[in-house]
Amino acid sequence: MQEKIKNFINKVLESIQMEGVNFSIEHPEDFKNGDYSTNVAMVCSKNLKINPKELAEKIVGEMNKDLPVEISKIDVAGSGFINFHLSREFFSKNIEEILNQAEKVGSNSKLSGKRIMVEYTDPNPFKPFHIGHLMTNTIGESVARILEHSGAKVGRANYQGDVGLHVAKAIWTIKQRGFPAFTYENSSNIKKATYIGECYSFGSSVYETDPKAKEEIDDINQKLYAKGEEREKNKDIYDIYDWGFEITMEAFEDIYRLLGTKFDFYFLESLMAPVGEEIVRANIGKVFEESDGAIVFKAEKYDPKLHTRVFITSKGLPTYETKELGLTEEKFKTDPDMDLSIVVTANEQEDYMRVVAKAISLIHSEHEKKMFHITHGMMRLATGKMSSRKGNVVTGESLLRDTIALVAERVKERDWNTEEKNIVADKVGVAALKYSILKQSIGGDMIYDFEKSISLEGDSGPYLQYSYARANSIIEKAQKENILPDFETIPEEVFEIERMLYVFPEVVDRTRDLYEPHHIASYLIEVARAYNSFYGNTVIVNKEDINSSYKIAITYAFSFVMKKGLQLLGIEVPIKM
RNA sequence: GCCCUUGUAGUUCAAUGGAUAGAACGAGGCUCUUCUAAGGCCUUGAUGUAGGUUCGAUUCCUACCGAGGGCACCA
Repeated sequence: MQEKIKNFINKVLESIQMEGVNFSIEHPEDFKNGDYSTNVAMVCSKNLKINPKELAEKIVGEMNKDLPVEISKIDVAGSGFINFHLSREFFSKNIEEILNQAEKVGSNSKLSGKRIMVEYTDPNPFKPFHIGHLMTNTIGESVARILEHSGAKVGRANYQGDVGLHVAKAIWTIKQRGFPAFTYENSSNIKKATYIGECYSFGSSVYETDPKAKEEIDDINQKLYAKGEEREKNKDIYDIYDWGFEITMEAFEDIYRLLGTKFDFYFLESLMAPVGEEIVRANIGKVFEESDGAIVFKAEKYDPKLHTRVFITSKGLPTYETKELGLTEEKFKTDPDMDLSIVVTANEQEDYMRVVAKAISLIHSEHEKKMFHITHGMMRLATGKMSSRKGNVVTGESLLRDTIALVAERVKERDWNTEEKNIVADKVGVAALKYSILKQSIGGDMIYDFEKSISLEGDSGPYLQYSYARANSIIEKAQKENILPDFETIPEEVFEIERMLYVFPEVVDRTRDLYEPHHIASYLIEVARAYNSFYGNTVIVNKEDINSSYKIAITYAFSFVMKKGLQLLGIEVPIKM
């Protein structure tokens, strides 16, 4: 529709010899000012000494000669605003179109044929799944779904640090406390993983305070890199390693299932290191250079805003930067036809990723052009910084569990069986958490307040799900009374909800172009509000009402848009709640 | 010191250079013998400071103040 109006204006401008003028079309905040509007003041100040209002009136006069059916009225307001009011016919046609599109509402083919890999979440085995992982996963999954909705073929990738000091710290503690398989054999993976996470935390703190423990941990770390028969010699360590690796990876899978993510590719850090190292060594002199015994990349030579980073330490060990290099190489090997490789991380990684990207541009410029880094802020506690010393660390897993428990409490009195209650509690709990992450722009930090953040009311995920569940219940009732959606009788009045629904595809476009899921979140809140208001002010299912069928059509349209919108945020809808 | 992000109601967040800056929470009032009250309706309240660009700035530019992150052998 936006395009149509644009073309319409261009046609008119041409007829009065003003073609080539730039203008933008937007939605006024108040429907009184039309459904779309544009402003000609800019044109006037630049080109002519004509009064903007006069020009606007001239253009509108020209337009009114031949009004498209979609537009009911065009008028001039303020200093040069041209306001377009869409017609009753346009809205009912749109509702009909949404019903035809059903699940495909808002979809398009702007990225069809494009192959995109999105890497996100990246939790490390032997460490807890923390809140940051929850945030990255939520954002990454949403981005992946939005890209798919525009026709892209998306591969979901997860990159995990399977070796390193953190593993040694966990193993050291597990060794101290005895092999735990006996006591934990029968409990869930998540419980076992929690135990391992605690062992990691303990190992981290003794590493700082106890020199003897530090030595032992470093020793374990060395042995973890051993291969072949060396492994046999250190069976005690590798038994714990194999056990712990499997448990934590399985526990992550349990969390992904709950969150609704299914990864296509897993990259392990230990396998990326040799790949990256080979690239670095092959480019010494060209890209990398030696400095104080280490091999570094002096990125500031190419861009003053970048800085030097170490790729291979003076001890000959590859750093994270080198592994990242290897990872990129492997990604393009996995899918040589890839058009875009997206990585989602917290913004603390932004600067070093830029340096790595610069290095890649000198080695594989064609790869670097296809790389895109999405960064998001950190989750912070309202009560101060999270720290393991203070014991106020909230893991992503515990946060999820607590939120679901909160919802379960609320669902208790519902007259459903236990399984239904559990399904709803899971979906609503996940929605509360995901929505609280996605409702704000991803760039800034997010303040997490234990009490308030997981709201089930107001501007929240559950509010959206609730609106959907109500609409669904209306639809069921209508089916029972045999009132089907149709467009034969259409009320004169245009409901506010109709003025919201047709905008959905524009919101999807904008969200995809900017990689900013919060636009969908804000939009859905407005749509839900409009529908709830509609619901409160009219009786929808009513055999006496000749407009009932159309109101049910609106309800269907709303439910399709809400379901799809929430899906794009990675949130599932319960049919009742 | 340099680089990135950020500053909007009491609080947590919105607002593709446009019209009267939107919500939610909180506070107060009303609303279930009509379809789910996790709802609806009403009241209350904000652009860090100083300049600049513009017909028009929360948005762009400069400086200052405040917050978060990053800046060589951790990831």
